[in-house]
Amino acid sequence: MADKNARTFHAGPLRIRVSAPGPAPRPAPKERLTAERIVDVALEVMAADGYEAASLRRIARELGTGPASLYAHVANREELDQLIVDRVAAQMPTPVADPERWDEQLKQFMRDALDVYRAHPGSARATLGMIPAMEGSLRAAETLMSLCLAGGVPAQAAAWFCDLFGLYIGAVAVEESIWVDRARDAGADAPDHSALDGQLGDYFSSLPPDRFPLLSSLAREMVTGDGEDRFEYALDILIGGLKAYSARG
Amino acid sequence: MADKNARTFHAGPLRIRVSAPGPAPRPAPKERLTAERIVDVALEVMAADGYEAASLRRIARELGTGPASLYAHVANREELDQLIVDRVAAQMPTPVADPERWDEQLKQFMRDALDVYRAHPGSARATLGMIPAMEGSLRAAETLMSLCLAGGVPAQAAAWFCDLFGLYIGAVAVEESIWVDRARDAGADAPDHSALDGQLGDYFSSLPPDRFPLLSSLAREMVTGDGEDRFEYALDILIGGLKAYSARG
DNA sequence: ACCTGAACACCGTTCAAGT
DNA sequence: ACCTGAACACCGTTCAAGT
Repeated sequence: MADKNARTFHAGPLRIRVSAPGPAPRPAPKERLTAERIVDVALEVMAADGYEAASLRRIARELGTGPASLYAHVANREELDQLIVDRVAAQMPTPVADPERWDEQLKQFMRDALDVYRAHPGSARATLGMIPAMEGSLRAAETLMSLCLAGGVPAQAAAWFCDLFGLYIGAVAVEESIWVDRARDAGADAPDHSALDGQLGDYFSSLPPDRFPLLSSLAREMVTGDGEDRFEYALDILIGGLKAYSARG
Repeated sequence: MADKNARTFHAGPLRIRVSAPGPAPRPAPKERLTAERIVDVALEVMAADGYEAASLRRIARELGTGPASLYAHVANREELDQLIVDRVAAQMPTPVADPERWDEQLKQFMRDALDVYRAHPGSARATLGMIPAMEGSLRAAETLMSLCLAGGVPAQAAAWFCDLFGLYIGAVAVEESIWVDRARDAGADAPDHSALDGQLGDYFSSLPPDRFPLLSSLAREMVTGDGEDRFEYALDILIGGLKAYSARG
């Protein structure tokens, strides 16, 4: 929608700039300000420089205004966070439930949901403590419910599963985005998991066996597996647990 | 350890203060500064005024110094967060694993872990994105491993369960502390769940049935259950899933 | 109705200077 | 070695004033 602006972010220090020397060489606001444009820019800044960089002041600067101007369209930081999460959640798929393979559909939905967060690094950080009350989050919950019910999961168990799903996916996405931000701060493109796992493995191995008999002897098991392996494991646990719970009433 | 100080926090504006009118009427630092005292005060401020209030500047003020003084004992905000989490994690119990009732022990450990976070509101906020590398967190991981292995859970599944446990408990504790902070900001002692659930139930009921057939018809199921009910449900899902996973190799 | 500059009350971190 | 004041480069939010 306002993606024309995207190219100008992070263009590095401008070499040539024909304008009088003055305090703020920022572009004049061409288009009218809207909540949509504010969310666009928030997502762009988050993707470029991480969650913490996407402050109201920074967003205003990118839009060529002062921070006070945003308050005509967004009540406060919290409301902006809600709009961001809603925009992202709206991109999650809405499969039609098939009772023959609801469990695989449910797993796939969770993979897709995580990938949507990954495509907007940092957005998940606004997720925790938020009531899913806007369009996008409601659609995701409706989808989740339809898949669970297609599998014969009791309504109450399905409803609570939405909660558990949100908490778990949110936590994974938040954690990943913290790692991504840290890597960027360190000048890397992405976190170097294998290097880190090696170090961590050595550390666990070196723990005193009398006080940490299991961690020191099972150091390898503690550190093996990247994000994907651990996520697939968690999916098995969650869906297996859901089936067992449903089966025994 | 430095709990003598606790009483002076939040004592409200002091009525009587015998000192020359000056810029900063703060108490002189009697004791030497240590990392322990800094963590003490951080936990006290978080408990009194919420996570966001526990800034390095605020902690320094409570200790009667300037913010720069803290840097002799704590490298930065991130290291302080690690110390806080470690202090809290160290309070988690260390039951001796009993193969006859490992599953109930595991559940109880998770309940206890959540209660420890609850006793230090806000501390969980520092948990996400943190590698559990200090004493307290390692002890918790060791305990978790011992309970899983006592139940015949394969080592790899047990190791990954530690990860899943940390993510889930952390997310629940973070979410709860956000609600507590919000309630305090609104002047209440604790969040009023029943009032909120009523409103939210009405909201779900009022959703357009053509686009949200399940959420609108199952509004009651969506909102029933307090934190405890939902947590017990999640425990059943996680432990049931772990058993199913272990059983089928 | 929408936008603005300036101000208020905050942050984390650094650094030269003191003891 | 430990502590300090002052400064730097930031925050979110408010408010009177402009159009």
